[in-house]
Amino acid sequence: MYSLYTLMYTAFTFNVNSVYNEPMIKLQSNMLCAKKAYHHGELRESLLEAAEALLEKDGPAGLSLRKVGRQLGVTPGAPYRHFEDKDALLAALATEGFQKLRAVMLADQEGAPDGKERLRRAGVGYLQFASAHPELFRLMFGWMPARDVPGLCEAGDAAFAALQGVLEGCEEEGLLSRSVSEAGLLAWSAVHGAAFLSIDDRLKLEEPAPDSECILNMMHDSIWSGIGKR
Amino acid sequence: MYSLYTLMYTAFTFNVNSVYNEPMIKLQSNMLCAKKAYHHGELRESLLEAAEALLEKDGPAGLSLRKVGRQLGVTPGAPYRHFEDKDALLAALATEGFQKLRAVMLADQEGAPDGKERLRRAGVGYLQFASAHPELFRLMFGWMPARDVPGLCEAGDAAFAALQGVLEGCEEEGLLSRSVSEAGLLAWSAVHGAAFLSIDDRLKLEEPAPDSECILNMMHDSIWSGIGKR
DNA sequence: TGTACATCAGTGAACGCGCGTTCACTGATGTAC
DNA sequence: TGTACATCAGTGAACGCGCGTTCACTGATGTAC
Repeated sequence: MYSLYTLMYTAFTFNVNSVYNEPMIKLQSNMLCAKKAYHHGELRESLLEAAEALLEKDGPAGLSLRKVGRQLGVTPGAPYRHFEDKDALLAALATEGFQKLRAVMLADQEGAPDGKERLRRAGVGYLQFASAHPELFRLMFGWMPARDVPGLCEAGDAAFAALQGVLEGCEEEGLLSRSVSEAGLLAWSAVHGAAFLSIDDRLKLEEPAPDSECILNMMHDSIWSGIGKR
Repeated sequence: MYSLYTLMYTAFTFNVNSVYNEPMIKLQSNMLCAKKAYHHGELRESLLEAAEALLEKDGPAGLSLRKVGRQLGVTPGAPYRHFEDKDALLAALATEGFQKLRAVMLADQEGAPDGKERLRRAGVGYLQFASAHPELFRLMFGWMPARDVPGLCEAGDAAFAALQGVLEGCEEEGLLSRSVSEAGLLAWSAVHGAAFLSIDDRLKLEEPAPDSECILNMMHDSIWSGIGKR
């Protein structure tokens, strides 16, 4: 005869292998008030998620491996099964951040009528990302890991390359009045600066504070006058 | 008869009151190998200086009141005579930073032929400040004190007001194609963004990396095409 | 000019805290037979 | 299908550390007389 415990585990295993790959373990333990599962199942992902949440809530000074573990109901040693040390977690966070930033810049490119509009959309994505994850954004751009981490730099470069790609498109359409690199310097600086000023709440524009798209729109024509043909 | 000790103190007092207000105490103790002075004399200023140096060397995570005290040869309690707590020191650092930033933007305005050139010079100052004090610059813009600190916000606003003033000058000269606030949004964002990207070393422009003035010059025409009349 | 004394700046020892990290361990998993 | 066993993920206790902050103290300063 199977013990209750074994049955639970069977159920759990079935669930994670099923089409819904949400971990059902919390539900199970709520339902049965049973002993908590020994294996978490998706600890690495959960650590990253919880770490980002904590980072956004308490800032970089308030983020500790122990707190993250505590939040997931896991002992202080557990994260070390998945990350060499704290820096490795932070680096993974930043790397994922750059990937998301790139994705969000490129998310809405389809169906834009021309390069100018594609540039605008990429900029809106950039600003939206920053205001959705302000502390992560600061980590990505401010923090330097002690040893270097494979993939981090590449992810950062890839995010910039997305912008670069949009501008190259503009150039091919004959829209630019300057070189791609000059245009990139202005466009990236302007959007990056606006992102920082906006998350620092230093842009005293209107009341209530305009959203990311609004802010970008306010700059877009000026940027375009700076780099596009008239 | 005076003791050697009293004589030293007399000498010291004389020196700090003289036209050179460099503290001579280190010199004195070197010369005589005498007992170290009990009163530091300028501890508040020294704490701020040492804190900034430490901040630039080790980043915000490496800055502790104890370290700063240690560096000045002073016990861990001493800083509390001058700052309520660590946050108060950081706030003072940031406030001074904003004052310096404002000063450096306005330092070179005399003798500029027109508004466009004044704007360029203010921008160069901004970038130079950021690259001379990258960690302080990050602190000024990224860090938020727990309780609010009189003077900090004002200092930040005053720095922005300096830029605003330059742009108002441009408008009076009839040089702007946009409102002062739109022009300010673009100009400040662009310069602020370039400052951050440059201290993060994300601007892969040339080898060796161009200096602040160079970077700003590369952007200035684009910015001006964006906000100035042609 | 010299003396007494209130004020103030720094001492030094102590506090409790949360942190990152290590390590011998144990419970669960999944594979070979 | 059932069993033995190697692998692996998490446990829990412990470590040493540096930190921010407090406090009773003392040495130096500068002022009133």
